[in-house]
Amino acid sequence: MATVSRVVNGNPNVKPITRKKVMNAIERLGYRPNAVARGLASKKTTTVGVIIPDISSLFFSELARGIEDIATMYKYNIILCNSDHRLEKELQLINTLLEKQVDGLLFMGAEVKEEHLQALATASIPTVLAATRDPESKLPSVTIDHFQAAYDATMALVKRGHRRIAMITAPMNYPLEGFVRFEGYKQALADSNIPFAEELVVNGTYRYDSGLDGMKQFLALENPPTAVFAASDEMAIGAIHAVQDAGKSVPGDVEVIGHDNIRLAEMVRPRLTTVVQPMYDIGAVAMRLLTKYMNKEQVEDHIVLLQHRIENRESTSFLDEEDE
Amino acid sequence: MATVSRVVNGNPNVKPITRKKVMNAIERLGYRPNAVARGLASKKTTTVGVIIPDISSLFFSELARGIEDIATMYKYNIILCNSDHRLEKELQLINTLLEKQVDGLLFMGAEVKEEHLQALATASIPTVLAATRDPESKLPSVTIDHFQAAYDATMALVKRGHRRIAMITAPMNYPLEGFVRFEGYKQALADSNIPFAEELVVNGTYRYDSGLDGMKQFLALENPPTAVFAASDEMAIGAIHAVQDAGKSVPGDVEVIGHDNIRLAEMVRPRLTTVVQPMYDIGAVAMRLLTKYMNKEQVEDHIVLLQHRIENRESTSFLDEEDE
DNA sequence: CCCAACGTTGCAACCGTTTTCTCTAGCTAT
DNA sequence: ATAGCTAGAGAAAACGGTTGCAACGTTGGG
Repeated sequence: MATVSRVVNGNPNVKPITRKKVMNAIERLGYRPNAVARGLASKKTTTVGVIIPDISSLFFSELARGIEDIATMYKYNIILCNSDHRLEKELQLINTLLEKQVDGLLFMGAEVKEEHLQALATASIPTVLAATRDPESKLPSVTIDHFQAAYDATMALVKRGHRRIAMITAPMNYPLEGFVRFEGYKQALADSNIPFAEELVVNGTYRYDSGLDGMKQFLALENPPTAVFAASDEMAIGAIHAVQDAGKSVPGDVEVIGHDNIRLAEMVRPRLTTVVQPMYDIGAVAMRLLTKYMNKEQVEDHIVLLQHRIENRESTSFLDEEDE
Repeated sequence: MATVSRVVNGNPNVKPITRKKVMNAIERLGYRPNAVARGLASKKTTTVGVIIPDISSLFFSELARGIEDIATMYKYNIILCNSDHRLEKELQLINTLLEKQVDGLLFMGAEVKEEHLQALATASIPTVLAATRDPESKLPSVTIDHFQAAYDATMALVKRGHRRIAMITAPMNYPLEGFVRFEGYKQALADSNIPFAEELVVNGTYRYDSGLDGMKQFLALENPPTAVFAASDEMAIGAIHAVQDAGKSVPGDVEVIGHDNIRLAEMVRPRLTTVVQPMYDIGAVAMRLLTKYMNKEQVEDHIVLLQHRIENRESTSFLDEEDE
């Protein structure tokens, strides 16, 4: 048994001849090692827990794919759990995953609270945040610079000469995606000497409908915006349709810029100009980072910021490179 | 220890007083049961393996959500693996999941071959196919009637008076989604005395681009189709855009019907008429079925066919109810 | 030629539960 | 009062591996 274990695990202290004999026996008997027993004995399960708000969302499923690809590369499996952004479910999932002795944890969710940190502290397994951060940056995380991204998006509209720039925000109780992006928007306005106008902001839910409704609300204004920055692509597309439904054109009458660059952005007309957030890469890098922690490798940067950029498509007007 | 086990598992052979004492101790010591050890001893892991072609696809991520919701409901966790439709990877994943001692397996993939059945036979754990079937229907499965769905979609176009009806198929090496749907299309033509025309069929890849390209090809015909049935919504949307890019209108010049009803179908203009395949339900029902097998409950129907229907939106012309 | 060192193998303890079986104490029935 | 039960709790044997350590046979150097 011990020798079989060594063979299976590639331990070098086995004579090649013995190794071959064992291999043959394994083949002949159809022996399949029991990962659970192995996990108990070795205290390693080669499994990581992934807590994700909603796998059916275009954003998170892309992220999950990045996670899974890298996990596979490093021979880990993934236990995937949907949290629906509900705190209580998140905490319960952390607990369940710890019970299952996962080697590491990947957490996605809008907000990381003290409760999360406490729950995680009850076991000392490596945890990485993907597409989110905790307030005090205690946990390693992989994100983009949301403030800068929103700032850049707004600025892109300013550069096109707009003064009436609206924003459809993400839910404002999401610190990073809601609040910080909104701050970026405001800062860009301030830096451009454009007065902030309350009526040019609506709070969205991330969903298509809220973009549609938000834009309708803007269009009903006596002095409607000429450009809109939406905090998600779905909302941006909703906004475009609201404009079109009103008999106006994008980008002719209103220019629209979205956020994330989900695949959808290329599959609508006009195609959507958007802030590209590298979802796949965030997942992949987060998982890679996690493997380092699980291997107890030294890590230089706990907080990694990935690059964002603006992909110009037809929902905004053409702008000469030099103007940017 | 034995008593603790009984308390944790809700075994009734424990005096209430003892139970309370144990509970207190658990609380006080922050004891967390080790699911791996439990799995070894009980031979149950409360984990099921899910093999899915690509979680980042709109179709499968919706399905996965259905699976996960029901799994959670029955206290199972999910190990999720992407196969990319690659046979070798599928087989390897089956093996890995069996090593991990999953209690059941949920398989998605275009084709189920003899190799799959053999790999599964090496361990006798319940397996359910979701959105696919094996040729001899040996394994339990949850799908819709693909032949009928394609037939209905084509007929819907026939009823609108079309005689030049094109089809953009799914990959033809996918038996169910490719071949069977194509058969449904042909049968509908035959039943309507419409001659089958080779040039009105292109093989798609499921992707947006292949719909776009396929439609371009049709439009270049000297006698182009007046209606198109695409085997996926993405391709249908691609087709619509090809029509629009050619300066024609949908549904004015060409009517388009898609397949699946992914969320995207409602987020384009014109909104897409499509065959709704209840992805979430397929996942949910498949998982529910699997729980029955895992509990060794008696199951009446191994093969379950879910209902499909056609959702009429603006990519097809209005048709009086009575005509249908 | 002998002994030390090394490479290889097997033994046995251990991982943290579940589960069966045994044992004890307290009851009931006679 | 005593035999017979029963409920509850503990002891111990799995579960199927990993791993430290002892034992063993070789080999090479002195």
